[in-house]
Amino acid sequence: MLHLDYRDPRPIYEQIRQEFMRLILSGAIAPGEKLPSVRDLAGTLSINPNTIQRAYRELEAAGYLISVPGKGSFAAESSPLQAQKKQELLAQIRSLAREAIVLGATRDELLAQLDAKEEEA
Amino acid sequence: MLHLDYRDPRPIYEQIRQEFMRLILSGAIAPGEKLPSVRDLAGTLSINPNTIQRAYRELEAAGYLISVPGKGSFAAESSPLQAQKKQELLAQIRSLAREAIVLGATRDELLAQLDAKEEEA
Amino acid sequence: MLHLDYRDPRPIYEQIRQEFMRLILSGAIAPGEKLPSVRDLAGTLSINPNTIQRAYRELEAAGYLISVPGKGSFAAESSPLQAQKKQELLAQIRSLAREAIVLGATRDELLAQLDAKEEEA
Amino acid sequence: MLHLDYRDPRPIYEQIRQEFMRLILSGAIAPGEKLPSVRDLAGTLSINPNTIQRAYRELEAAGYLISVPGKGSFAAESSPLQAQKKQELLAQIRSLAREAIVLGATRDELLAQLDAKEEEA
DNA sequence: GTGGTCTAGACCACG
DNA sequence: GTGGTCTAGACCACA
Repeated sequence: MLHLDYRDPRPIYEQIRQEFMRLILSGAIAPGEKLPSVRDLAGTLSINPNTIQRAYRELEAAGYLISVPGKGSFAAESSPLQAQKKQELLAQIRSLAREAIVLGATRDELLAQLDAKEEEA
Repeated sequence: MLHLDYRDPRPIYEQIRQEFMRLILSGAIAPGEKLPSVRDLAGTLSINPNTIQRAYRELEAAGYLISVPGKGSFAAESSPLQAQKKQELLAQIRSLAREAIVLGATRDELLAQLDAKEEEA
Repeated sequence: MLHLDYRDPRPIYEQIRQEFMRLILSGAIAPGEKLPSVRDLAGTLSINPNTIQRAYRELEAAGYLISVPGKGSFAAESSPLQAQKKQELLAQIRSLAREAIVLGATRDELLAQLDAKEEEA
Repeated sequence: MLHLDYRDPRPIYEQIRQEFMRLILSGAIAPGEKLPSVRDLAGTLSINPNTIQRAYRELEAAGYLISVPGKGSFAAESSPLQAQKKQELLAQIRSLAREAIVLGATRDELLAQLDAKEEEA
């Protein structure tokens, strides 16, 4: 179900976090749906429960899921739609880019951030 | 030149550090300008050289000045606050861009944000 | 009563789950009202009882219904969304209150926030 | 310097986080000042470096400090003043309390959150 | 040296 | 069983 890439420069917990964020925002995981337990998912992916825990903790801090001790973790009710969230992110990038330009950032420096995904591994 | 207040709860080295930070950020001390030597300043202020040393050490760690052994200490070339802030902004942009890409944003969409200057709110 | 779409990428159990969630939240299914039995609904919709079972299981985990072995499944007494949301708010208040206390807020200051109703913006 | 209480129901990392937050907001730790390294502090407090790391990570996420790999952790430039931050928190509490009341929370329930500091240990 | 990630495994409180 | 905290210790990249 979840796909991990150990050659990916992103930490494991980050890959998991983004994957779940995508699944929840896209609706593939419905609001209120139970997510795999920390231990189960750790077993399935053959990684340490702490790593799952960290991904879940950050998802909870960001409002994407709710963890209930003793019961499990559930996708949050009414998370923003994927398209909405994407537009939000783009708007924030636009705003930050303007600020950076004021502080002397060049267009090349800005472009470098966009490409800094796989090349700088 | 430097104003110390012994009733101030902040330690002396901290007052010195903040004072120099303020002077450098405001431009009162120009980029590259030589700062008073540790011993000179200690004599002028009638305090222990170690106190000055600590203030200088933290200023260097934070990038406000550069110490050259045998030559002295110099205000950093570009205002570190500005440079630091710019780097922070770039890092945030990088992070947000990655998130947006996970949510399906194209490179073109991202580029559009960088070019959006003043035309649109 | 329930509308299933086999072209929908969401699994059937998920469609059922969301449909019931919607019905319960909207009040179309009243608190305490009996839901169709797993076997009845499976027959009506011509699908596998396990599929219904899973939808009901997740609805119960999320607090939308209560299954009483031998009697059936019933919509939860109070809208779980409302109750859940209220609990979330209380938890946030608790957390913020602790932070405020760390920063020196007095109990009286906190109490003042609770009593501030509509008088002040 | 930092004081830990193992009878305190708050997790260790939380005590550390709040303590540093208080020190930074009060100005006791000045903007830009270097904080003790993860390993040093762990040694001093006789706890695991991971626990310090978590506290620092959350402080960085909240904007109170900046961690620079290879260099150290530094208090953020220009953090909000303690009084400002406290007022912010109080305003948020007021806002959340109103919402909770709309959802049926009683005054007693709200009060319980304020007292839920030491008594429910 | 620094911060950061990850593993392995223990323990707790809650249901 | 669940999530959550903490320890001990390894490894990495960076400077």
